[in-house]
Amino acid sequence: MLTPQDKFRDYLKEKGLKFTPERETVLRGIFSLHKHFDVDEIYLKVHKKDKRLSRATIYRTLPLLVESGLIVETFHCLGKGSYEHVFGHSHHDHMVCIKCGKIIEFRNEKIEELQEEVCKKYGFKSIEHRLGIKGYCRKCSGGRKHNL
Amino acid sequence: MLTPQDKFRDYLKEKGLKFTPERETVLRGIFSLHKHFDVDEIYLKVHKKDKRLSRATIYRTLPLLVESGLIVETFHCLGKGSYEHVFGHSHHDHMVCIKCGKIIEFRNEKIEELQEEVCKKYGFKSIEHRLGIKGYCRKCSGGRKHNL
DNA sequence: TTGTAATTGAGAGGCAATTGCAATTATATC
DNA sequence: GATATAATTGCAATTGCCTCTCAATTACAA
Repeated sequence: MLTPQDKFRDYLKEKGLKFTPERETVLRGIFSLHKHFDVDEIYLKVHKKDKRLSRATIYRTLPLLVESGLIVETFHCLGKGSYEHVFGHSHHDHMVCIKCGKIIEFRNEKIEELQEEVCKKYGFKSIEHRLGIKGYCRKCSGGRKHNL
Repeated sequence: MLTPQDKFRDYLKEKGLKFTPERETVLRGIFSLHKHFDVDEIYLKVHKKDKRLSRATIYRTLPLLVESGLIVETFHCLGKGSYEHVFGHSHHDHMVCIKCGKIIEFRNEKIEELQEEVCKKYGFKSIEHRLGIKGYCRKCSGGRKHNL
């Protein structure tokens, strides 16, 4: 079974790049979290392991991880980019609760198909898509009037 | 027929805010464009009318226009937020060509329905959603291999 | 072991967006 | 109309995310 490490190493090798301890630390940090993350979360996590590892390295490593297909960018919120790892996970879309921040992941095969259909209609070659629904989760909309 | 001006004025009044010449100028600037825009485009446009109108005012006005339902934020691209006006337009989704920047708008009723279905399933009260597909438009994918 | 090209941390810098402040101005009330 | 007052403005400084530069370091191949 291919691990994220293997996959990343292969990708780097193919590109003539190096599999450095720093990059491995970042990768491990990301895959030890099991949820969406932003740069700062990773920085704090990784900083415990290696006090010298800088934010710059994280910013430089993330695009490589995206390119290698291990993580993807998700929604951009509050001025910050946000990512999630996709290795071993299949594609899905998101609902984000604008009150409590809860994230619900879902996948609807029919929607995926319809998207492809639409693309075909416009002669559009889709590479990636992102569907995000903002609103209130069950708990936050319960009973009350919402006051957006 | 209610104009954007009317709607904005009503909204401001309701909130106890003022319908200033600056706000009207920004509004006019936005509605004189018939496409997606970012803050700078509006600034340049509006600046011709009123040399003193500052970026700060635009940044302060946009959230009011969003709140009043006249415009919406769309995708966040190249580190900048992007908006479009929705007054008189119906909801639609986007395809963005990552080569030439072309934007294709589309609306698929079935996708909209399925989204609502999914929300219901999770007890989620949706307020707004955004579907963006990135890829290559007809012209940019034509013949060539794409090399993302 | 050695050469070399990639990588690193640190800090400077870029840029979108926000904010504090003193002056200005729209609106309600007289 | 005139007046009071609370919102609004432009400006400039600032914040915060992210990128870049550069000299020193390091992984990897020969």
